[in-house]
Parts: sequence; C-alpha cells; structure tokens
Amino acid sequence: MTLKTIAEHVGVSRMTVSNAFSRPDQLSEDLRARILSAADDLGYAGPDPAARALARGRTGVIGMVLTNSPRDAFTDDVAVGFVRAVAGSLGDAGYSLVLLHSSGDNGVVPARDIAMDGAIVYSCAPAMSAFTALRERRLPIVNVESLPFPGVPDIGIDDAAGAYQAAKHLVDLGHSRIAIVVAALDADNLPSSDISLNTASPTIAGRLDGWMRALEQAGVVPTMIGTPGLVIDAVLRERIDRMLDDPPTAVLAFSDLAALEVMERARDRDILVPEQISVVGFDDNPLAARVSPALTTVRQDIDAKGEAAAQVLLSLLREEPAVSPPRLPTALVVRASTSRPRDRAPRESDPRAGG
Amino acid sequence: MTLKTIAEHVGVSRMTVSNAFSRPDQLSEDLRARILSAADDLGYAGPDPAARALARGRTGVIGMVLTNSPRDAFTDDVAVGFVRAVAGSLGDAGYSLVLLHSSGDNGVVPARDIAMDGAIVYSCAPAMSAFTALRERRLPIVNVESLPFPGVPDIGIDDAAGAYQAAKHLVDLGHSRIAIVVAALDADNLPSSDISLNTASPTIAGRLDGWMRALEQAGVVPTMIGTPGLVIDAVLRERIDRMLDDPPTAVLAFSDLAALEVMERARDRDILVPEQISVVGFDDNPLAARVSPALTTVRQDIDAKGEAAAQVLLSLLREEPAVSPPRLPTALVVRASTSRPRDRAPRESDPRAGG
DNA sequence: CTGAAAGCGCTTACAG
DNA sequence: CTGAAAGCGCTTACAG
Repeated sequence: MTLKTIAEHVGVSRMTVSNAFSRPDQLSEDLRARILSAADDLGYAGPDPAARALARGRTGVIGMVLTNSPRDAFTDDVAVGFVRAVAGSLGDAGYSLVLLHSSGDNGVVPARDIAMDGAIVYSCAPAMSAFTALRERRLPIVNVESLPFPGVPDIGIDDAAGAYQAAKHLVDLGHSRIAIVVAALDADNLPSSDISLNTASPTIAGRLDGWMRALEQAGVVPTMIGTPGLVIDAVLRERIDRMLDDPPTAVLAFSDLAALEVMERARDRDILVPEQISVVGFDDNPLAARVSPALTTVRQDIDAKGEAAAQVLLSLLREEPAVSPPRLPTALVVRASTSRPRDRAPRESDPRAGG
Repeated sequence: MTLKTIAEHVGVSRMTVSNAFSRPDQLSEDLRARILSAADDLGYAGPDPAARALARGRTGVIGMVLTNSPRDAFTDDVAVGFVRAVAGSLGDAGYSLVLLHSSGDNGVVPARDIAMDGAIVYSCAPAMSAFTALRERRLPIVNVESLPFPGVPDIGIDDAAGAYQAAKHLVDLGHSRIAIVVAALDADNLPSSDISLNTASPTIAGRLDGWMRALEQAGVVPTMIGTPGLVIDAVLRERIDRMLDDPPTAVLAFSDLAALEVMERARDRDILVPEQISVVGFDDNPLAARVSPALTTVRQDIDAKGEAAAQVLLSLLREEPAVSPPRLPTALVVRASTSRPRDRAPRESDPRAGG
C-alpha cells in the first residue's frame, strides 16, 4: 500500500497523489478530494514518514541528549522541567522531541543512529560519544549547561551570580563555619584550601566559582563534601553523614535535592534546621517551597531556559547564524531554612563544659 | 558524502562499505579496518539513519502519546515517572522514545508524520486523532490507562481495588460526610445520587467504581466535586473552595495533586487536616510522603507500569501475540492526613447552639 | 570474501 | 493543472 496503489485506483500518476497529500495547491480541489477519499477507502494512512524523510531531508524530529540515561535524568525535577519546556516550544513549531541516552551500551548510539534534524545537548561533556556523533553528522546543535564548544551556541544560567548571592546570604547572617556539598568533585570533608576544585561539570564549576568568591571575600574557608559521581549517591550520603558528626553552622548545596538530603539526615539526628544548621539549595525545585522548613534557594527559570534552547535551535534550522544568548538570570529566594547561627553550645568534649 | 564516496576512495563497492558498518561478519577484519579508517578520515559519520530506516523498514524509534501535550503531561509526576520507566526499558532494548503531542494543531499530526516502529498510548481516548493515525498506520500499539480497544493490549493498574480500599478506610474510621474530588466529570457539589457518573477517563471511571462500591456498602452518599477538564483547573479549584464553605469530614481525591490542592485550600481557611477534614489521595506521588501532614494515599507502582508497557510493546515488535497482562496491584498507604472524624462542633446557624 | 541488481516509498524541479 | 524523470542514501537477498 503506497502512493502507487492509490494512483492506480484513481487513475492518476504517483506524484499527483503525492501532491494531494503534500502540496494541495498543485491540483484541483475536486481531484484532491477524490484522491483523499480513495486513500481513505483503501486504508492508506498517508505518505510513509521514513520515505518522506529521506526524500525531503527532514524528519520533524529533534534529539535531546541528557546527561546520563533518560532514566537518571528524569529523577531530577529540574531536568524534567527543562525537557517539558523544550518539548512544548518545539511542539508549537511542529517538531517532536526524541529522548536520546548518551551512553551507548549494547552498541546502539542513538545520537548516531536516529534520524533527526537537530539536537539539544543538556549538561554533557564535549567528549561524550553522543556529542561527538552529533557533530560528525553536522547536525545543528545547541548546548545547554554544557562545557562551551567552538561554534556551538550555548544556553545557560548565571550559576556564579546565584551562588555568590547564596554564600553572601550566609556570610551576612554571620556564618563562618560553612560546608559546601557538591557532586562531580571528590572531597571527603576537607577544607577547600587542601584540595583542587576542578570539576567536569560546568554547572558545578560555575556554582563553586560564585560560592568561593563570596566566602573568600569574608575570609571563610569552607569544608568540601563531594562525590566523584554526577548525582546524589551512596558516597555523598555517607560523607554528608560524616559532616553531621560535627556539623558546620551552614551548608551550601549544589541542588535543592542535595539540600533536602542534608535536611533529612539532620532531622534523623535531631539537628534543628535552621536553628543548628542553615541550609541553602539551588534551582528552586517545586519541592523547595513545599518542604518544612521551606528551603532557601537560588531560583532559575527553567521554562525560560527550555524556551531559549528551542528558539536558538529553531533559528539554526532556519539556517540563521548561531548566537548564544546571555546567561539567564538567577535570584536568591530566602525562605525558612536559613537563620543567624546561634551561639555555639558547649560540646560535651569541650573543656569549658561540665565540672 | 555517502557510502559511495567512501567506496570510491577505498576502491570497493558501495555495499562492501555498507557491510563494513552494518554486517562486520561479511568482510575481512582487515578490509573493514581500512574502510572504517577511510570513513573516519573523510569525516563520514556512518550510514544515514533516514535512508537506513527506509531500506530496513525499522527506525529504532518508539512513539509516546501523552494525554495532552507533553507540556501538560510533564506537570504530573506520575506521568513523568511513567515516561521515565518506559524510556529506560526501551533504551535497554536499543530503542529511543519520541514524545508525541496528541492534539495536532498547526496541521502537524506527529502520530501520522513521524517515522517510528511502534507506540505507547498513555491515558488517551480511542477517538483521539493520534490514536486513529497510529491504527491506520498499522503500527504496533500498547494502550496504557486508556479505554480498551479491540486487538490493542492494555496496561493498567487496579484503580477500582485501590479506590475501594481508600473509601473503606474512611468509612472504617467512622466518616459518613464524604466528598469525592475528580476531573473529567462535571459536578458542582452535588450528591452522587443526583448526577450521572459517566466520565471519558478510564482511570477516573475505575476509581469512581471502587469508591462508590465501598460507600454504597456503608450507605454513604458522597458529594461530588468535579471539572469537565482533564486536569486540575480553575473550575475545580472554585468548586473545592465552595465545598470548604461547609466542609465534609473527609475527602477522596482522584490524585495526590488534587488532594494537596484540597489540603492547601483547607489550610488557607484554617481548617485542620486531619482533625477537621481527612484527605486521601491517589498515586503515591513522591510529594505525598514529604508534605505535612503526610498524605494517606493509594500507591501504584509506576516503574512496574512503564516496564510492563515497554515489554509488551517489545514483544509486539518481535511479532509475538498481543497479550494484556493483569492489572497491576494498588495498595492503601495510611499516613497522617486521615483520622477519625471529631464530634461535629455545633455550627453558628445550628438551632441547638447559642440562644 | 566481494559486488551487480533490485528495491525501500517518497519528493523535487521541470516540462508540457 | 498534470506527469515522466531523476534522485534521496541505504540494505537485502543472491550470484560468483
């Protein structure tokens, strides 16, 4: 059942049938109606999309490469919100979004093997096989929260500015014993001065940058707690636990999810937030406002980020020059998880305590 | 830059190059290495996926049709969890998931126009254009939480059993003034006996079924609050507000999100949960355990649902017969948002009060 | 192990 | 307004 089947039934040529479906202005209303109704009768669903894609050189599909697998990425509300916004904007423009896992196990590398017109790469390193494959195919690409790559437009938020505000907020409240909880950095409760702050994640790098700048200005050397992994994992949880053995008065976390992790673990040990430990997150995850105490965090506009990524890619598809828009703004949102440090209670092992 | 370019450079035929990429066992190690390295030198990324899809009759892409647009669907953690599980399972099998919006605005109907090997239809009515297009294309389809359709395997949870347990829980606690909050049903604070409980949503239908059965057994006639829309909208919010003018002692909500809506509105009016009003949700959304008071709800296993949908589709793609697995189990999770009704305080307008 | 032939199902200029 | 020709870039049996 192809164009030809219909053509023979109606008694016209194949391309007249093709025109009936794809270029209505190329034939009479009447003939078109006859063709379409014949197609309907025969149960022909329309031109085969794969054949059409080959002939037109256009698929209507845009790829989305996520940090790890979609399975991992979709545990993060921020990533989900981004995908949602991109899918929405692209859908309005007539494109559909295909989710590509970046790590090609089982020999399948979707970024190389799936037919598409362009791709959005979210939070990925340039060395990833998915990114390489996309570049080799010379597909229009937009990078989002990724390491900059020459010629590839980049969308991102102003992580450093947001982080600076977050750290300054703690300093202004009077905190000086501060811990930083991150991923993509191997650090087990060590002073920042003792370790290298190099990380493969541009997002973390930006945030570290902002935090450290504000803390250095205040003469504060934070304790670093981090995992080599990209997400919250057992290693990080264990190190957070160790941190709480002798807790700082405040914590800067690389995400709201990490901040909630700290809050939950603190609660398990009856350490009060914010009375004994202030916690600041990042992202303004929908959860942040709903937990108790509500989380102080740095807000970013996920919808705007998704919309921006979609629009830049769309302009690339129109063969317009690639431009990276300015970094999207971030803003501190002060809620209930931060307060002034209370005077340090004497600890049991403190020589000044007891008799 | 095609297979031919490489073939000419190496001095072999096109299909030897094709074999080098697609059927390594068809040529010598040595020749293959030469071809691959020539391709690499020339910057050839591999066989064009669109051409390959046409020739092979296989794209490696599976479509996912969501109730409304991906934009709407992705506001719901339950739908997101489902997409996540499906994308994960399908990814393991070498397939990528393309998000299809069901309502073809702007003339684009992705379900008709996108090349794919099969599709999963989530929470859709059979009349939807996306579903029709998929059927006309004779693509393998799996329905999830959708109205049954002959020949199409169906995956779903046991909504009725879960709802029954939820309603029974309230009845057992001693409640008799109970309201039911739903979508996909137009009801403005009316007794269930006064209206038709017909709904286009199979999910809601199943839940209504379970709730009503338990309530009827207890001789309770619930008040119905619903919106014709498919999601929580302004209409539903207004009707919930009206319900709270003279609140029931307990509410059964069609989702955790709807339950949270009730709880938030109750809080705004200083109506205590659960002391003055018990609330039961549905789904066991990740939020349910985190809000305060923690929400009593009916748990469903989203991961299992996604995995089941993927496996059934995969078996269809292997041309195995279509079988609908049994409905997935649900279970009541009792948390802090439900309690015995306290004795009704005399209301101001109550003749027994004051005087 | 290698290649010539046929085919996958459409669309794009272009001529009439 | 309609159609004959060329082409999109690959793969699948199959013969040698």
